[in-house]
Amino acid sequence: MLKFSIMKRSDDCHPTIFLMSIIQTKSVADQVEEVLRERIRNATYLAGNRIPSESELSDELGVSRATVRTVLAKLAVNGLIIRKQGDGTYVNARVQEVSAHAGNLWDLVRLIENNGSKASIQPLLISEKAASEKEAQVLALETGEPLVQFKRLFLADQRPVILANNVVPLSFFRVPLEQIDGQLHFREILHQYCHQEIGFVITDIHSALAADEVRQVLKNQSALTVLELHMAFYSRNNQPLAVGLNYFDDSALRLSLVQAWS
Amino acid sequence: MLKFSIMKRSDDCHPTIFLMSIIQTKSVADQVEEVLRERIRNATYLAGNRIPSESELSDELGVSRATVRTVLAKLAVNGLIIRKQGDGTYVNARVQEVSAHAGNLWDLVRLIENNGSKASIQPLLISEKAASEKEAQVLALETGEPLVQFKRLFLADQRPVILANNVVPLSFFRVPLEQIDGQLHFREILHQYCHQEIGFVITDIHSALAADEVRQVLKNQSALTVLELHMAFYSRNNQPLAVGLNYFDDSALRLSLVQAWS
DNA sequence: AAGTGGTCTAGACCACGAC
DNA sequence: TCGTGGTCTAGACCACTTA
Repeated sequence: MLKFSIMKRSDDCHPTIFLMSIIQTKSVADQVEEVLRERIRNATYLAGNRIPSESELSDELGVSRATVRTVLAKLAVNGLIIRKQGDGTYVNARVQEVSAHAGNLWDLVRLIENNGSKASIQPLLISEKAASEKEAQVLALETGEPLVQFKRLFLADQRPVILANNVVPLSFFRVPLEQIDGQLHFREILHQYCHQEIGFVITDIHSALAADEVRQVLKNQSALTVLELHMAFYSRNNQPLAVGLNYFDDSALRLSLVQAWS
Repeated sequence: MLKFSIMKRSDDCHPTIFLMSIIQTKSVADQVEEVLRERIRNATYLAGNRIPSESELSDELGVSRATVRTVLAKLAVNGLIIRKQGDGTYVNARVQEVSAHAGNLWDLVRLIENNGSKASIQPLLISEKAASEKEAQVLALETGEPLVQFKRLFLADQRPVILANNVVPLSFFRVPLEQIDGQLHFREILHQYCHQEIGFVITDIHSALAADEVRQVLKNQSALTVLELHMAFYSRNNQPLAVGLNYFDDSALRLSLVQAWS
């Protein structure tokens, strides 16, 4: 019913909107979000200008005002729009160029793509190793228990920007290591080969001198320092899934966050 | 009406809840959030356990299920609870010790307090200076125009952890610089002395070698590197308000983010 | 089958800003 | 005063998990 309302008006929109509502069965709210993001991207709603009111949008798109509001709230948190009580909702141009919206800090591919670059993953090493003391502690294992180590290089437009090091307990794997596709998103690796879903991630950000090995791999001659992203992945059941240590070349890629007030 | 429902049951709750609902006129959702956060904090809801269902909570607290849901959604984004369709909502113990919940990265005081330390601010310098080229660019001014510079040291339990450097155009100030209280939150400084409200902040995170001056001030003998937080403050009208350059001693204070999936 | 969270609606009232 | 976003309600239906 809701989907239908959007489809009826699909001639007003970009054709892809129409396709998506057939191919995927996205929620109404997600469809509305797509429409609004697209209108901001293609300047149907001009930067700095006021967009239609909540009631107008809910009439036009054939959804309730509550649904429109959940979408607008999400866009406001991401800083894409600015809402003013008693006045209206405005497009925020300044924010569109920003890379990480905090929600996707751990999704390195999206982070690179949000920077405006083409992301690719180059697997360097997939092999067994024994758990270090620290790894064992986070993963709730004994030191020395077997892990699978993923050493991968993330490229932005062919330029190396992040050296990622992730380890997963060997016991999670349902397939031989040889069958693993090292170019998949880490989330996909855990899903396909371990049948595990990521529930949440805790990331610690540190500054450090770049080790020689890291500098060589990142081809970073100028900068002496790198950002270290220490990540711990957990399932929705609070079970530790993986530990990540990522070396981030902040001279090649911006790590920026938007924080909207209230 | 809603407030009244909570007040009626205030004998079940911590006394402060009752007071708050009188002193401040918080929204119903905020009051519900306070109650739930308190119950998680004081282990009324045990870590790892399931909390009452949405319907039970809405009955008990006398609010609609929708209101309960908006609160639970917020807590889930912060990682404090984990929601499972068809099952229930669970308390996530792992996340409670984490410092920055992305939303308050620019609020350095809250960041320190979330780390479990007592925060204090020590003003080092408040004075006029001319805008550098870069500062002028962000603030949409001409190079050399007068700024007010705030150099301040943030302490966690008396230990220096962040050296903050903020500049604001002099033209914003309605009072002589001598009257400024350098221990206020930066948000308060802009509010009280400039009548400006922060709409959003864009923060770039970089890694850098610590300059000698910075190391001396931070009393950081061991670590050679610091995190640099480059911040740009804007009003809700998209007007640039201030530029910040903060040196963050990541060996003394964790900068960690939680990201919950979906 | 029962109970949970996920989604959406229609309508109400309020607080605020601009005119 | 009017229109905007802010808040909240009551109730509906769906998808999912568990038993």
